[in-house]
Amino acid sequence: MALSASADRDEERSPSQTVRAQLALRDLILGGELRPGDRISELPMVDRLGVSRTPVRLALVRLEEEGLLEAIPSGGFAVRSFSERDVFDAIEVRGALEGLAARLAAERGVPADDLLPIRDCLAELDAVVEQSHAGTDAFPAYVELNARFHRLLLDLADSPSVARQVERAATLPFASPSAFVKVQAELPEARTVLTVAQDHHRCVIDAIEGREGTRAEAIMREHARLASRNLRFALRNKAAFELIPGAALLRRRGRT
Amino acid sequence: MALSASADRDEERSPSQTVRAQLALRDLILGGELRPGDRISELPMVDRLGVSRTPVRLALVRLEEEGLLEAIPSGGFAVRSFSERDVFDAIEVRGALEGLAARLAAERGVPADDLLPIRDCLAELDAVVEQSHAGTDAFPAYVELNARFHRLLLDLADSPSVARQVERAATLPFASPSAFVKVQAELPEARTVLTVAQDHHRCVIDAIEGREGTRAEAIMREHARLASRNLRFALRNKAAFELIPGAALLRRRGRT
DNA sequence: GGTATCCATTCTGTATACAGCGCCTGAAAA
DNA sequence: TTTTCAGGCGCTGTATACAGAATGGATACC
Repeated sequence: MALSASADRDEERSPSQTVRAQLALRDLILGGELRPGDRISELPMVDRLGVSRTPVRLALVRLEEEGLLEAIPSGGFAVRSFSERDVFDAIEVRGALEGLAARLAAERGVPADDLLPIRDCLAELDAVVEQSHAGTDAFPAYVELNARFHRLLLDLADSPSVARQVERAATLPFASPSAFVKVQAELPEARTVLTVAQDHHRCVIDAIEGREGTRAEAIMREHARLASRNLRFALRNKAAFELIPGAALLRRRGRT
Repeated sequence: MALSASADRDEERSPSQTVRAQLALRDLILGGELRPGDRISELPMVDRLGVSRTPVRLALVRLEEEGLLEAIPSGGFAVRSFSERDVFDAIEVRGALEGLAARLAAERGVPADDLLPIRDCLAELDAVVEQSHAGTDAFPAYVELNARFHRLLLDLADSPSVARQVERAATLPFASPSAFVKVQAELPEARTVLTVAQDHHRCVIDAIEGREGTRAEAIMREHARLASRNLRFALRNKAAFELIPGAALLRRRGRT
């Protein structure tokens, strides 16, 4: 969901060929069918996607801006690869920007009514976390609600400039707020992390309501670091590693 | 300089038609010949730029990602307009990201040798600031050196993920580190600001060398706020306002 | 006089054709 | 056996043609 945020406005009506190509290519890349370093030639993609070169090319340009592809100096595009550090840093960037959003919301103040939707979301999350502790597989619901929470938080900042940058930062699949939820489920301390994450959610809203900017910012940064912790676990656990969205793009230490 | 950072890699050899179109369009927009809200039709641009529709279209897509254009729901693109808040927030975003870069550099540590280039740059800036106090018009040199300093600072963080986001944030002309230098020159307290800015430069390097992450981050944030101050001045001073890069894109309070 | 409707113009999205460049392969010579 | 050169293939960048849709203006009706 959060992955396609940047394209959402385009796909509302009838998905144009360009958007179709963009989504299809993204799936091919994230699914690992196109491996990091692979050059993506347009003509083969024409056959594979069933659209002409023009939309394919447009999609490639967009995916480059999105960060999944890199331009080859002699022309064309190749699938990018990411180091472990790249992923850690991307998470840190998202944390910094979400922290900024939370701080701005807190410092500038939010009308009480505007907090209602996110408080609803928080309550729903509470319920899901409860279910989860009861053993039910509530993760799909959690992912959805978590994504919504982060979106609503952005709304509170009411800042297009900040929102834009956060969205850009979260386009990379493993930098999205929900990227490591699946990994998290595999953790021995899964319940703890879930509880802590939800407490972050609660506290950041309290901080915003109380206009505590520094606190709001610190919480969101720490919140992002939960993802880093999950990442660290996933790097040491083969099964968990495969649960990272876009795992195919990551090169583990030692390989080029 | 910093403005074309994202396109630099493409323009190295012989500027392709697409790059040519992108640069030309950017100039038209920033120069105010294409006004905010204006739809940019492709065919007129074909005549105006002397290239065919394909490169024009590619350039439009890139300029949208860059933030200068917005997609029209029914198709095509229009020149974006920015509120005062948008500009403040864009500056704040850059500050947050440059702060992150500085903090990471400090926390992770930088080999002593890697500090040499930026210390050189700092010394050159010292000289220019000195000249400027002596009355010489040193602003072109200052702009160049200032841009270089900020680039070198990014290098210290040695983080592609962070660098990428900072560059993206700085694509908007008024969010670039050097955006308000010209405005600054018009300030009554121009010398003071210049002195303070240069002290920021010096202190952030010291902080990085001393691995004081929090301090390094705080300095870069405050450094960005100098731009906010300049902006505030420019909003109250017609002559200074025109010195903002991309001033044509800004809508002053009250107008749509 | 205002409003709704219809038509013509104009534009975008898409497909395709063409030229030039680069790269890779294969063969020949040292 | 290795290196170099030549040839061919594939690829990108660019231009252009075509179809469907939207927009704006003019006209007719209320």
